[in-house]
Amino acid sequence: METSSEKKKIPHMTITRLAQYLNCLSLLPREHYKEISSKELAAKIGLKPTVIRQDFHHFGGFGQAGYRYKVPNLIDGLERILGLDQKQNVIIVGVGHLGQALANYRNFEKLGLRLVGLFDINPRLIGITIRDVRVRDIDEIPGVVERDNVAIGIITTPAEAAQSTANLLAHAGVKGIWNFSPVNVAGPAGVIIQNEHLSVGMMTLSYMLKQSHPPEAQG
Amino acid sequence: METSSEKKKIPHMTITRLAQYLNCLSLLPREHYKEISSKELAAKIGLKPTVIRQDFHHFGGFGQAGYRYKVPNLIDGLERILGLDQKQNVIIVGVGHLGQALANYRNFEKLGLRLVGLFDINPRLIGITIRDVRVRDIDEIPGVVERDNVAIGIITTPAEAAQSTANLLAHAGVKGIWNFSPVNVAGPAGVIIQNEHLSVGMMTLSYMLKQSHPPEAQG
DNA sequence: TATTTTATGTTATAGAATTAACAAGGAGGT
DNA sequence: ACCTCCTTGTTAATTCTATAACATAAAATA
Repeated sequence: METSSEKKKIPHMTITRLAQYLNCLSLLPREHYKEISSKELAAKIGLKPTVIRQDFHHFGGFGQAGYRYKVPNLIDGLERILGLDQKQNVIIVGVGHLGQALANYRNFEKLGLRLVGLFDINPRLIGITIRDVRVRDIDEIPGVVERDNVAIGIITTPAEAAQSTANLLAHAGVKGIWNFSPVNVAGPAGVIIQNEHLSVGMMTLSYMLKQSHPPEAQG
Repeated sequence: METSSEKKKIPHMTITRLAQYLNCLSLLPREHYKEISSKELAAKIGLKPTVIRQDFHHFGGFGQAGYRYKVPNLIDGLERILGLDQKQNVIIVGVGHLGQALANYRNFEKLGLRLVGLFDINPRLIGITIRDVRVRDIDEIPGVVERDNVAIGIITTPAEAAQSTANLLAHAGVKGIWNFSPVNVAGPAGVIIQNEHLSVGMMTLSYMLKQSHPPEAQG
C-alpha cells in the first residue's frame, strides 16, 4: 500500500534489477516454476536474496511472509511497475545492420512494443519490407508519429545523424528515445532519452580481463 | 591488503564512466579539442565535474593543477586503464541479424578488437563471407581459439544455445565472453562474462516514461 | 610583476545503497 | 496440537558512492 501522493525515490539500480528479474522470470518454463523464492531467483542472477527482497520492498512487496513468490503474480507486478502492460508503438530510424537486427528482434512483443515504422534516408533501402513493415523516408516521420501515436523512437543511425534524428523525433512528438548510436544525444525536457552504448560493455569487459589476466607477470 | 601496486578497489560505476569518457573523447574532432576541462567533459555527458575528477583520482589523476586535461594524454591513459591498448582477437558465434550487425561494427578497431572468426550451425550461413571473414561451423571453434589465440568470444545465438555456446567457448580457452543472448550465461571461474541485455535498457526507458507521462488518471 | 581567474588534486562530509539482523507468518512432520 | 524449518517484510547497521569544500598551481590580465 503506497500513499497516492507520495513519490518515494526508487534507486536507479533497483529499476535495472527489476528489469533483470522480469527478464529472468519470463524465460523460465512455466510448468516448473509456479513459485520461486528470493533465494532461487538470486542464485540465477548472481545476487544475494536480500537485494531482491529490498528491491521489492520499495513497492510494498510481492508476496506474503512464509509463502514463496507466485511467479505469474511476480511477472504481472513487475510488468506493471515497468510500464510494460501498456502497449506502445515504436519506430526505428536507421535501417542499417543494427536497425534490421532490432526490427527482427522477437522479444519486442514481450516488451509491449509494436513496430509501426522503419525509416532511412538511403533510397536503396526505402521501399523494402522487414517483418511486414515498409521502409519509408525520414520526412514521413512526423506524420506517422502523430497518426499512429508513436511513443518511442529508436535511433540506429550513424553518429553524425544521431542528434538531428533525435531533434526530429522529439519535435514530432515522441515521448521517449532509445539511442543506439555511439554518441550521446540530448533532447528537450519532457522527452526521456536512453543512450545505449555497446562499446561501454565491451570496455568494462576489457578492464575486467586485464584485472584477472594481467598482461605480464608483474609482482 | 596494501600492495605496492595501485590495486585499490575501483568502483564499478567508475569503470563504466571511464568508458563513457573515452567514448566521448574519441568522437570529438581532434583539431578543436586539444585540451578539455572536467567541466566541459561533464557537460557533454551530463555529469558534474567533481565526478570526473574523483574518478580520475583513483588512478592518480591525468593532469596537473591549473592545467586542463590534454585530450590525447587522456585518451591514452583511459585506453591503458581499460586494457584497450592491447589488441585482442575475437570471434562471433551466431550469425543472425545481431551477429551480422556486430560483425559490421566499425568501432571494433577502436576497441582494439580484431574479428578473426564467425561461427554458426546453420548450413546456409556457413561459407558466406562478412567483412572478409568466412562463416564456419561451430565445431571449428576450439581449433581457431587455440591457433589464433582468441581472447574474447561474442555470443549472439538464440537463448536456447547460449549456455552451451558459453561452455564451448570457455572450454576452448577464451578469457572473456560478451553475451548478447537474452539469458544470463555462467562460466567457470577465470572466465569473465559480460551479459548484455538489450531488454533491460528498454525496460528502464519504459519505467521512466511511465513516471513522467502517467498513463491516465488512475487510482 | 602583482593579481585575478581558472583549473586540477585532495580531503572531508553528506547521501545512497548494500548487507545483515530481526520480526511475523505459514507449511510440514511428529 | 506442537514444534521445527522456511520464507517474506521490515528495520537497523555497515559499507560504499557522490557531492561539496579546500589546497595547490599555472595562465591571463592589468
